[in-house]
Amino acid sequence: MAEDWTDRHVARWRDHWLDIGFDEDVEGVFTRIGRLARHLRDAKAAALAEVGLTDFEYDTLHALMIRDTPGSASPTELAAEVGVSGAGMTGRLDGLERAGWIRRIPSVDDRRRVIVEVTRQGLAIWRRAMDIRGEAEHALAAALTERELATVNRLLRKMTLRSEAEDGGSPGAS
Amino acid sequence: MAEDWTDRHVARWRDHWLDIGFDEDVEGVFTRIGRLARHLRDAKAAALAEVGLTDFEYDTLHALMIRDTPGSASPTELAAEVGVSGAGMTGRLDGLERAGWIRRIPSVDDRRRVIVEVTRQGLAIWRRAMDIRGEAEHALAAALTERELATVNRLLRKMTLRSEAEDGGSPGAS
DNA sequence: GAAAGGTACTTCGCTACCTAAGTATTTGGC
DNA sequence: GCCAAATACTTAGGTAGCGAAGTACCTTTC
Repeated sequence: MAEDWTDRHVARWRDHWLDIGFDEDVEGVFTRIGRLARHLRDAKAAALAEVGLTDFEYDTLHALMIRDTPGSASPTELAAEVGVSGAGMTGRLDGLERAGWIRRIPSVDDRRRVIVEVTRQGLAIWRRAMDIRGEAEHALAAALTERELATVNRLLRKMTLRSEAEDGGSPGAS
Repeated sequence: MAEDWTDRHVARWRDHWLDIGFDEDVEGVFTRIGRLARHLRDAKAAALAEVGLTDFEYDTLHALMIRDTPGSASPTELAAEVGVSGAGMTGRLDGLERAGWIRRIPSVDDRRRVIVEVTRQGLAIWRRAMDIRGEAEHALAAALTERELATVNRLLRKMTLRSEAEDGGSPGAS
């Protein structure tokens, strides 16, 4: 097996910082998770640019569409789901509304509330983004056999369960 | 095995978006990688705050220390290693210099260059951060046996190798 | 039924970041 | 040896994000 950036990183560590001491598999796993996350973010941003969406616009639309009530949510719910502050979500929705991909509708039941609804155009661009999305994921996933992929998935679940237990609730994003 | 956020996410998908179609293991693996990366970032930021460092200050000092020439680098090299722009690195170094953790020394060989050097205080706070760092990592890693951890590490390497081949060079960070 | 407190969203001031342009210096071609 | 191009870093202008304060509304309590 060829060596990747992380192998070189760990080797350098071993040479220069022997006295600090660390577990090579722990360091390796989390360094690689960080680097994969970065790669996916960059690859996704490049792919989305083709249909005219930024990464965070896509994430926001996506959060709106993958809910139990697809295409409709409150700003607060969306903020929690994508993991930004309420103020941050206001900014995102401003942009999406200006672009015509969502609508803000005042709630009649509770006039403090606002209902965010995807528009026809918003749905269309999301579907288009969905079609090209996952290419980067599949390109990377193809490095593993189906069996290996299932194994990684199972073992990562063990860690996410642990992390979600630590966090308490389920402050989530895709 | 209990279900995590990602399982619920995938299940919701299955219900509402049958027509789009996706591979559950691919979706699961990359959703979990993203969520683990987010958890680690947040946990690390919380831990670092205890010693008085922000996440990006730590990353910059860390990049400076894990090089082949620990404690000394050029701004451009550091920028490439942590994955920010040159301008971004200028801003980070301004802050670190103001705090007294690094020094900028004009190069005599090439007067366009600047040499960034860690100070005694910078080294001290980095060592302190190192001592508390990794707690979140080990807490999550403890969800797996040593054998499982080694397996995940090996399979993730397959994917990072693929991703680095796509990127071409090795534009790296820890 | 009015005051007190909680909730939902937005506005404001600030920070980190990016791209692009600017400054200073070195390198390469003729 | 001199001008053009490349390189290294900084400055300038703009964007997305955060926390905290602000506004409007609902709910509870007495």
